[in-house]
Amino acid sequence: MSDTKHQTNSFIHQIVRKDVGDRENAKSVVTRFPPEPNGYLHIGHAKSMCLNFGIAREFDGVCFLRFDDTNPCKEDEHYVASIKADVEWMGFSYGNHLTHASDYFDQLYEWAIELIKNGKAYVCSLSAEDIRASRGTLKTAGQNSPYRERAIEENMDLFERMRGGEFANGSHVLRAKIDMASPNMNLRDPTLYRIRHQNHQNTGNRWCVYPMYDFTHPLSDAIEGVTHSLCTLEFEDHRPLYDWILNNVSVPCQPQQIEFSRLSLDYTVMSKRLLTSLVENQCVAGWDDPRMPTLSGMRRRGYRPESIRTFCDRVGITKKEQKIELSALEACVREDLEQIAVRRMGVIKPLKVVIENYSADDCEELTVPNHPGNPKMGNRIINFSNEIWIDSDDFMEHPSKNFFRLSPGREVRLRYAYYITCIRAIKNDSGEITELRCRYDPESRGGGTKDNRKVRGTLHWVSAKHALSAVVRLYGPLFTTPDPIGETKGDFMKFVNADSLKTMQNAKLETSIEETIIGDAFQLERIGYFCLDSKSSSENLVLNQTVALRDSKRD
RNA sequence: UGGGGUGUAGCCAAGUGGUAAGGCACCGGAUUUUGAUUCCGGCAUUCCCAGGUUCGAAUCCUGGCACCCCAGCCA
Repeated sequence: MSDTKHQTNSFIHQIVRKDVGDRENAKSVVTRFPPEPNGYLHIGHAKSMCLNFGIAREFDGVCFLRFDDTNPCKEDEHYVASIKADVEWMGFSYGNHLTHASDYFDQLYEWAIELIKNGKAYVCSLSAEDIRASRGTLKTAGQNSPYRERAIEENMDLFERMRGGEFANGSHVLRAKIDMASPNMNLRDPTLYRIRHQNHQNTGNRWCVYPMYDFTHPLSDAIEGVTHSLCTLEFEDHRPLYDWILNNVSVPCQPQQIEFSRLSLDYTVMSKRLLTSLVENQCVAGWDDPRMPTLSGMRRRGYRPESIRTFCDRVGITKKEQKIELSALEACVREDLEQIAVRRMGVIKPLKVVIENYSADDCEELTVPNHPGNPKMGNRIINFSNEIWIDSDDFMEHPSKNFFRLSPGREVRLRYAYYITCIRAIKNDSGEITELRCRYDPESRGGGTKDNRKVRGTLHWVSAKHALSAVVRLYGPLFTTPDPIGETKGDFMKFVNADSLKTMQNAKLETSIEETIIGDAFQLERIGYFCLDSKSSSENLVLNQTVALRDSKRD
């Protein structure tokens, strides 16, 4: 992990550097990555992970992985497992710094009592609707709750009975006593605890009152000794409340909250709610569908954590909203795979080619490099025979001006094999080309000739009698518009791209793909980078296209 | 004049009073047995706008404008 060179100079890094440098005995840096276990992690979370774990590493501190599990109605153990797997896959280690907000429920409860005893919190018995109605609006002050001046003893009694399970959901809440006229809505006596008769994935049935995020987060940070609590911009308005909690409870230290902007990517959505609806409406096959911006989806698609880290590093950390073009991500993926992916040949839309002057009884083995730019990656053997497949896109009966692949009368090179010249195209009754008849030049074995004559096009190919059959999945953007939220004013389903998955049922691959392990990246030359799908098997080969090669063809 | 933020190229982003880094994208050109890769070159007389301060302003001041967030017993 040495690919963080842009992020290291973000405004947050500068703050941290200054804070650490200012101290005589430089206090160590502590950060935390606090996902709520109510969904899968996506690339926006990756940005936060890179920041939090990256800062900890750079300043020789620690980063906690803390599950922010304060709402048992939405959370599930199943998500905890997937989040841990994703964090580890990204290459970040939390060691024994794996915690839950729910680990601190006892301490939090005590601190709530401390607030009550100091007259800074009260039990409010208004209904949710009445609380909303009395909160005021953005431009007008709210009204004090009639329960605001309850006696401390009464508050203590009620709160203990709330915890004891005497009351129904929604009948009472604990509120901070701050200022119902504050221009900051978060300070208008925010709710601290609510009653939820609900089993919790971590604490079981021990509790029926659960603390709110605004109460839990600063205190969990303080308990863990977090020095820099890094969160996204929408929490900026919460910072005064974050600080109020820390200033009014006897905490061991004073963490500092700093906000940065969320990441968004063109042609996709990043909110858990919208991703969930894509899954539920079966627009995709699941959270790990390779079209999803989730880490599990990207992993299944063949992205490696290296590229995601490079990407996060390149976009940087700022307070300006990021709307990143897909090409920026894809460039990172290609850059990574270009180095490490072995080369193979495969044909996605097969067109039969019969080489008339090559004996049908003959067959030869050609030794070819796994990576033409890196001899250390070794060689493999491919088979050549008189019948081969080429991609139908590589033939044009009436070539356009810039087309320099195969067409009648033209000579091209079969990569690593021979030069062939097309004699004629055979068509079926409906006029579709079904087969090409060609002749090869025996002098061109390996793909070159002594006379050094120029051959403009080089084609990938697969020997028909040796080919493996496979299903190849090609992926396009999930949406037809770069900004499905902004553009559609809510009805983003209308812009789901019906063509985002193209399944090529009859692909032909060279046999060495059989040795490929699921998850291993390879390049199908002239097409793109691929990997075997997690559900692929040797009887039923399924390839996922990770990303296409750049293509500057101008036909 | 509710409050809180943000404006540097098509998309990101450095820049912190001394004369606009870098990446992606795009456009040229070289090399190439992948129309890939690689390599070279081009791409903001100007930083949301208008005034002001200064020898000098993207950076400081004043006044505008645009966009984002906030009225969960969600996080």
